[in-house]
Amino acid sequence: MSESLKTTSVPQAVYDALRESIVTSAEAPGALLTETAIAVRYGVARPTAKAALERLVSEGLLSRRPHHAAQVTELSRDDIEDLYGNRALLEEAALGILASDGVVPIAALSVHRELLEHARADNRAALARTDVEFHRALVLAQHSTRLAKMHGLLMGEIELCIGQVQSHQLIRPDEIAEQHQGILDAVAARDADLAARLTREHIIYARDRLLQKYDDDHSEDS
Amino acid sequence: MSESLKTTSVPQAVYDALRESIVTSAEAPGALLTETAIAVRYGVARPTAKAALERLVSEGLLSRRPHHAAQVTELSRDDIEDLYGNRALLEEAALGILASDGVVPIAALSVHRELLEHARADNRAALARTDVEFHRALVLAQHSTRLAKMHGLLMGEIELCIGQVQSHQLIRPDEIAEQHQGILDAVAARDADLAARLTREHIIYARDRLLQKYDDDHSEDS
DNA sequence: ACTCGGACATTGTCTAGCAAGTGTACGAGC
DNA sequence: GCTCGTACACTTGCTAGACAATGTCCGAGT
Repeated sequence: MSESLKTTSVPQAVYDALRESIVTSAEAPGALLTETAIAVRYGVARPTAKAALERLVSEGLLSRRPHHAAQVTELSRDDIEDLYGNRALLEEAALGILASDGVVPIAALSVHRELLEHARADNRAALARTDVEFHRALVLAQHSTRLAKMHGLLMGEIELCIGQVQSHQLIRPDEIAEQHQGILDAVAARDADLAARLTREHIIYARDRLLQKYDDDHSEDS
Repeated sequence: MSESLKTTSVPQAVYDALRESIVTSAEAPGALLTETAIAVRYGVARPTAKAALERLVSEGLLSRRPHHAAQVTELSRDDIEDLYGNRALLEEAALGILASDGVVPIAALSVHRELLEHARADNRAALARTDVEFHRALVLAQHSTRLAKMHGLLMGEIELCIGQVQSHQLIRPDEIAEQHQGILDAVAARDADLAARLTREHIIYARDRLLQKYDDDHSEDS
């Protein structure tokens, strides 16, 4: 008790824990989450649980109808295309500006090194997480509050998406690392067009991997 | 009491009312809004007021530090540039896709007609409101859930921005209407590049008007 | 087999209250 | 007169409990 130095706020902690168990698919898509259930699970009052749920709803990770329990959203094929299409738009623009400004995304560099570690260890789950973090770092380097906010909105659902379709199973770590390196090089060379193009291609590549796995999973039961 | 037929939920109503009074600058930028003050103003319980405030915070219309009253965000010059830059990115992309798909944004057409009415009547306040609605309708026509969500996020702050800088005072209604017509024509002609270009120019035009007014207002007191 | 009614689950909203953090103003000491 | 510290007022953070409104489902009666 006297050990913990600075726990974040209670709703924040509930939100974090809940979010984690959702994106890792510990909560199956479609699973029902009632306010009281969350409240007792984390030992908080119902309004607190409610706040966390509402936040997740507003981010698209949960959905709910007025007098019903919230449930983990199930992403459709169209959702995946929508998410990655918009993501490509945002990151392409961000990288283009970054490169033309000649800004070196320092934070992204260290994340990139961490990613290389995971690639070498062939730790696919950690790699998927670090990959997301890398892209977040890139966008943050552009110092646009709204761009970062919008991108964060997308990445939340994309993490869910990666968790639901267990896409990291068929990711080739060396390819990811190579593509990231290419983007960083283009930024360093201040080649805006190249950086933008490589970014879009990288995202489309990830999307196609995801869709491929999605289709495989869904061809069985049709 | 027995008259009102179908009020939306209470927090929703509070949110709507509060949002309206913020974007119209009825609440001055920087004004302090305590939970209890909102609660008594609208005759609701404090948790209800709290929910409305938190929602406005998450949309960027209010800002707050942990144990302090929320206050109406004051947008800086950089904020305006950030907002309009990102808005241009989103709408440019949306219109490009709309045009290349040859989708006629039906809802936008009727809003455009309404806008023409206001332009003829030289009702600048209504025109500014309808202008925002027109752009929302355009983006909605593209049927991308995430794009609409992100755009909505931006437009909330942009409405605030328009309210704070009373920019409609120096808007030329005929120019706005003309630019909108040009965009609609380009979409009808399925000219994606033109539609995208005109959209960006239109938004940059609006931004520059805003910045001009902003600079005028701030040159006095420096 | 169909409709209707009622029990149950869940959220919506309120009241009440205590704990904790933050700023301010006032007074004591130098 | 100035500075520092303390106490107070204000506000939010979070909890507990209660009741109403609403949606769902199942069973009874026709």
